[in-house]
Amino acid sequence: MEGRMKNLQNVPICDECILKGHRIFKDLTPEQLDTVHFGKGCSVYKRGNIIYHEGHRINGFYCVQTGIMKIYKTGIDGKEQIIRFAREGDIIGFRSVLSKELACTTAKVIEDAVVCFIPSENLFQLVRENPAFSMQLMQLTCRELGEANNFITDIAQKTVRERLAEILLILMETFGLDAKKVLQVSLTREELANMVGTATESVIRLLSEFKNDGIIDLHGRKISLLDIPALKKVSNM
Amino acid sequence: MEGRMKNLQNVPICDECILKGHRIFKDLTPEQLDTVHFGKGCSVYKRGNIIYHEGHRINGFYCVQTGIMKIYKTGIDGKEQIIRFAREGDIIGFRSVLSKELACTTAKVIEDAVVCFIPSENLFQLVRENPAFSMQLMQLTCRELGEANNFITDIAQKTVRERLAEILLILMETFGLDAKKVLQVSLTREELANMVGTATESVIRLLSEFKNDGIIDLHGRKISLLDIPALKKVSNM
DNA sequence: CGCTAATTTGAGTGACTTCAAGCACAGTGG
DNA sequence: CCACTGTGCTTGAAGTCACTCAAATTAGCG
Repeated sequence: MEGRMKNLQNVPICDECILKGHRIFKDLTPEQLDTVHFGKGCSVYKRGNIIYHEGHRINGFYCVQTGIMKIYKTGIDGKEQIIRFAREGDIIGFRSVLSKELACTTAKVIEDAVVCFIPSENLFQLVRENPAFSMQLMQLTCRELGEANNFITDIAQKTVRERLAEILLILMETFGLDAKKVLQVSLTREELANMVGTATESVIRLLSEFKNDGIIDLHGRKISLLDIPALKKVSNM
Repeated sequence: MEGRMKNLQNVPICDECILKGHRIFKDLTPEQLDTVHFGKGCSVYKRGNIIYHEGHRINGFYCVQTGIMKIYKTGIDGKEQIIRFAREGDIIGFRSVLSKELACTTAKVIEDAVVCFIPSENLFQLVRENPAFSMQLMQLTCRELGEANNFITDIAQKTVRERLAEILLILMETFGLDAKKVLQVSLTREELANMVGTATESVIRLLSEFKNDGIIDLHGRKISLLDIPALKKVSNM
């Protein structure tokens, strides 16, 4: 009863979510949308909260309403490797659900978030009933796979300097800049390092260099991308 | 007419392929199997031949009957980054078909191969008609995505030495050993380097070291994995 | 044809350089 | 005050370059 109340209360927000959500849900019939609505549950997560844990079974996937989270794997000595970020409209955790494996990544909140949970059973039902939806989902995973392949090539062949420049550009793509060209996401130097696949100190030094070269500007965690063509050049794209 | 003859002629072989092929086709109805049979075309490729080319549009996917090919991306200065290998029973090229993007990798034959081509239209039709098939396909891509994530973490965090040891173990998983513990795939040092993401010379030096340590044995391109537990230890798994 | 000669390709070594990791420590600011 | 940022210094891993050697291909040519 309590649960139902909660769901009802959240429907208006999630309505938006489902409509925007990666256009993944755009091919659902009204009835199918209702099923998703009825089955889901929304939760609020604070910075630092973990949505799902590497190595655990997850029995559904998540649709991000608001907030930002990092999706990472834990490698040697517990060092995080950030695979990607998720933000408004992204869906996370579906890889493990579909492949019926344990979660191979952890999702941790970086900026306070509202996230919907949709049980596996509903996902499987949609796949069974709606080929257009399956197609959307496949396209999503295939695009992610393509990006993963790019990332592998970059990390294997580029220098740390090139990769850092590239990551800054990717973050720009994902989170955008404000009027003052400030990246609209706040990451620690360590988190940047865990994306680039390098040491925190290296990130700090290279960011300083970029700043000295007038390519970026730094104010704490606020990074302004002043000269994007120069960044592209450094990133060797 | 010529085409039909060719297909008929190849049906017996492909029958096998479709039955074995990653169990991807296991949920097809007899009629659907027939459609695939009728639409496909088989070709023989020699070592060095390219099956599809990075950046090109491909209008179908491939099912490997026999032979081995490397799937790679071209990075800085034309340096190859091998993403994975494909062998008997694997399907390749479907990522680009499903995501409707250009091919992001190249597939080049390492050992003479027989490969079937199945047009996109047939693939899309199967996705439309057969949810169980869609599910299989999704599971395949999701598993690949999981592996890609692992690879990213390894390449970002492990040393070249650790990665080389790991790659040898992965090659063992994929291609097996013979009675004399010889890896059943023949790669140049450069190809090994392009998997590990390092310089050819580094691979040569490290292989010598492994040999001196009694972990492996070398006879040209034949690599014997003498001490697998030791390899696992070096690979830091 | 058949049999060298010439060229290419891959494996391997050594010397040198450089990038980036690691450590220690000093600010700094929420 | 503790996590985060920043700096200097050192060391080591791995990349680069230059070269040799062996095997495999291809060309040349009587």
